[in-house]
Amino acid sequence: MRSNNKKDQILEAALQVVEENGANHLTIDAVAACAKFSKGGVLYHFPSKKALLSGMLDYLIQANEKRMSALGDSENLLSALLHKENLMTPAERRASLALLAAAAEDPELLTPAKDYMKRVVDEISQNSQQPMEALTLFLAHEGIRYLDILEINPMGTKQTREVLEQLSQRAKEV
Amino acid sequence: MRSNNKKDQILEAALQVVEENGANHLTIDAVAACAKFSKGGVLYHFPSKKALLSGMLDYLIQANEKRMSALGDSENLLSALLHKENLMTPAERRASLALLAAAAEDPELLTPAKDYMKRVVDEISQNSQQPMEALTLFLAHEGIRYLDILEINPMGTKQTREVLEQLSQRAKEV
DNA sequence: TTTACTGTACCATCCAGACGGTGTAGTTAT
DNA sequence: ATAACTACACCGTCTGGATGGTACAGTAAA
Repeated sequence: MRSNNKKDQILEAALQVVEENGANHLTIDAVAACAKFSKGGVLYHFPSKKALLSGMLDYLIQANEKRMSALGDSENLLSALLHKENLMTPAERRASLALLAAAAEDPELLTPAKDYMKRVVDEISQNSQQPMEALTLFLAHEGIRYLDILEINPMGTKQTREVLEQLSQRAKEV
Repeated sequence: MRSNNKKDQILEAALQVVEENGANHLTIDAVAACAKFSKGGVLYHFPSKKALLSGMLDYLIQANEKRMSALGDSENLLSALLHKENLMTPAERRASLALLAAAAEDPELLTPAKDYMKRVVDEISQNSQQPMEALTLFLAHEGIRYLDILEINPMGTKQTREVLEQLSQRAKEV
């Protein structure tokens, strides 16, 4: 799994580029420079820009699934998502930028993300006595996530934490 | 305000381009072709691409404010935002794409959007007896909005409507 | 006359992807 | 043992096309 390491290096670099320069300044050259690869080296691992974006999205989805399974499955999915230990780390916030980058390049790339969202929403709906309430909590969490990704979250860190904490509490009762 | 009409024509074309091709295929040439202007004509109204993106964001913010003030101010802001007559039309969904386009090009362009969000959140918090609940409802609405923008909303139209309706009902009691 | 464009031509830069080459570890043939 | 060969991982350059922006001459309406 050495190759995974190298690939991850490149993906991390790509996310950094997006974070620093915006999604449509994500170029293979910039990624190569940031990952200290040559352009050819990046293209060796990801044979096209779309493959790179695709890889970034997979990275995001896998990171999310890892987070959730790490929390143990005694609780339901919603609780896992909203668990306070489960707050989006800076690294994971950055990973979410893959969504932006993919949407900017070609909306079709988001298909895997859509499938993933569907699985999550279905599971949340089915594992709850109050599906509406559960969905609302999930959606509120998504709202915060996107505001953070776009860096237009007007709530300070403290207020954001309070809201997340409250969502988490309520998630235990649905 | 003829010029406004023409400008709006260009902005609508820009949004259409983003919708159809993704945010980083938003080019001045593409906008001109779509709006049936010459490239020079587009650059006459918006002297640079950043100016165009800036204009798109203003357009989005103004559209939002127009929607809300049109609902009368007897109700509070949150109710106005979630009012069922106030569901995001396709046009307004498209307008929200300005956010994506601006984020893709240069995150700094989002500053006005951030300010706007701050005004909205402050007003919602202050005009409610249950600020937390009000915020949650607002955030859930934002969650749906972003899922729709990215076209990864896994809920069907019907389910989405049900959720929005429920948010709207609850908004009346906070 | 000014405003609001059109149309053409042009330039400098950026960028994806192709391509040929390099080093190196391992494998096979002799 | 060693020469020949192969596969992998990667480098660095090149090219053709896209793109943002400029310049300018002309047109049509108010």
